[in-house]
Amino acid sequence: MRANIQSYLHKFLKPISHPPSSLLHLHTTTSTSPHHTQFNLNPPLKSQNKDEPTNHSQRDNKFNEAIDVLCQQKRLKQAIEMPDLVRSPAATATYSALINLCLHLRALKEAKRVHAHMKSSGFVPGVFISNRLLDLYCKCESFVDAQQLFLPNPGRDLCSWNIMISGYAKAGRVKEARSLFDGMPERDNFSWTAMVSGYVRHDQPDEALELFRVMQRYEGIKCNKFTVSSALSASTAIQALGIGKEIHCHVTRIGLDSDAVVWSSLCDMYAKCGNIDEARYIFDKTVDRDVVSWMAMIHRYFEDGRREEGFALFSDFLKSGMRPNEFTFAGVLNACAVETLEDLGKQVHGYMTRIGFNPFSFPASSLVHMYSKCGDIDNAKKVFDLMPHPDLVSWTSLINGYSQHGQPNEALQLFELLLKSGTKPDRITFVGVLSACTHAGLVDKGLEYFHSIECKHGLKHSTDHYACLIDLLSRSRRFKEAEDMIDQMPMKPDKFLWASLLGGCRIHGNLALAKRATEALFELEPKNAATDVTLANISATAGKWGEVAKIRKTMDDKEVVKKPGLSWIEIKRKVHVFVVGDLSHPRSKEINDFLGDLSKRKKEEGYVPQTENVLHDVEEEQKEQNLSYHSEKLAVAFGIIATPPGTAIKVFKNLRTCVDCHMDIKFISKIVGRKIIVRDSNRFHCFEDGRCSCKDYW
DNA sequence: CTAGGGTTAG
Repeated sequence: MRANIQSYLHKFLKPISHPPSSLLHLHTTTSTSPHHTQFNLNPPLKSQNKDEPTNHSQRDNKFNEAIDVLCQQKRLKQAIEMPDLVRSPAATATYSALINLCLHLRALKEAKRVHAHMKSSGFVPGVFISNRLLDLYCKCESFVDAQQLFLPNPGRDLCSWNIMISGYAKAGRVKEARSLFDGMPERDNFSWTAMVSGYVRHDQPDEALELFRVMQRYEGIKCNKFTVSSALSASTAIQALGIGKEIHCHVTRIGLDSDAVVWSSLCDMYAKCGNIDEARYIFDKTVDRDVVSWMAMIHRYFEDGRREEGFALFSDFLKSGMRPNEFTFAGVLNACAVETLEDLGKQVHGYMTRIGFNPFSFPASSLVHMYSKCGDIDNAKKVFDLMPHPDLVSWTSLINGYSQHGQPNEALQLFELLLKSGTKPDRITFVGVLSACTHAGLVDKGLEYFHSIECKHGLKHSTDHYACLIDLLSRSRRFKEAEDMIDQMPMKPDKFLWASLLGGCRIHGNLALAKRATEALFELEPKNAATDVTLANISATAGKWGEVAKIRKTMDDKEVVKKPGLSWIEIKRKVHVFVVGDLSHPRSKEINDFLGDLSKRKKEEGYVPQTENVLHDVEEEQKEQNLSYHSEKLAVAFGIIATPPGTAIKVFKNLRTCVDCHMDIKFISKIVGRKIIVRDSNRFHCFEDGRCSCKDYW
């Protein structure tokens, strides 16, 4: 059948004056849907008559039908050739189909060709067609063409104005939209809504709300579900719970509360103003919840760290019989990745397999992401290998997975494969590649990749790339080059870059440069405890105890924010969370006894801490008392006593693991003969038989 | 024909 059509179309690409009658055959054999036939056999609408004043030169109907068929098959290239074959104008419906297809594909050039054909064939478009074109030009942000069409002419109506306003507003040219809005002869709901939503989209919530207020005073203009949801987004954006509540009342009063989107905006407003439970209340009351409302609600729980409720709701969602879509899986898997809930992720994976999900679709890349994030690089690779054409996200996730998992060489090999596959890497891919070089200590290779970003791949260096490079250089003590780079870079260094430099200074005890980095950091984020703590550490290592005391004092003075260190471990589908010195766990006593025993054995084996006088709180997590254990050690200890001998332990931490714990866990892995995996905020550490995969280089 | 909510890689 397909070959048949092809050959028919082939004939059509040659200019011919009389299309073969076989075209009718083509039409009837391809139109399986009743919709299709209806579209073509319908008599022209009234407005279409107006559009076709040149009836005498009307071309053969079969031509129009052929174009319509091509349009329905979304074969724009062939469809667009057709009108040029005949000088007479096409039918209005045919032009409309062509423009629709161009609009769908955002094909500006082709649309212009259609437009040109209309002009040259003497077709005078009615307001319907010219508005469609106008919409297309606006959506393609081709405002010069749009303006030309829009210029004062008898064919423009209120709708044309609205299209222009909405076009400018969507493109972020809110001022132009507003001046049209102010100058228009009459306004309807569309005009107001386009303007309000334009302000919301482009970060001007105050203007949006102001206009919304003005609108209420106009007779004859009633706000509808569109204006209301935009106004709700505006109050959400400025966290104005009060205004949001007012709109909520208004919605109930005027009876707009039967629309899924209005409800969804309401939920969003309450949630983003810090009231998730109220959002849930509204969610429960929503009558026709669609997939979007479900996912938004589920997502809110995850964002707020309420993972149990998030997954409970997800399970309700599945039970409700609602058809999950691609976003559903992507969203939940992403939550599993963020929360490192591998078991649940696997369940979702199983579910996807049962309902026969498409490995081409993007949830497959969410699976790769989830497995990589959970440290299950083998499964990540398995899913990846099943994908016929892995997309950039999958490549990048896997490259990063390998890089963070202490297998930088695999990461780099994978990157070379990516290049061979013809996929174009982007900014983020290179972050993974550069950090792989850092983890592997491949400085020169990293420099080479860094330069290739601009030279070979035609991408611009971003601050992230510079931060990676500074990380790479300063960790290998190449401070001079790092400083030169910072002085030469075309943009302002960001906090990640300075923090990388500071980290390098800590490793190599470079106090002078550390001061430069901390000064810059104090300016960028004055209240981050990590900066002070690191500087204190470097000073302590250098024996400058006076400096240390000073730093301690300034920390007290400016009330720095300490991010609490958390470690967690998933055992039998339950997540156990620990903080420093945590005594709240039911098996707390056993955990502490275990760690106490361990210290004794450490001493017996002649283990001497290398950093006797150094402050141990390298990163944000501070040692509250000398006797308390850091969260990662508690979680590891619990893992060991709660699982049978030989089981691998997997612990996650929200901050970077400290030097002391790192050393202790190496020791633990040797004594108990277990594989211990700790994922900190930076990377994975795989401890086995007294060694760590990061080779102490992190 | 013109308008609104959630969108996966560091």
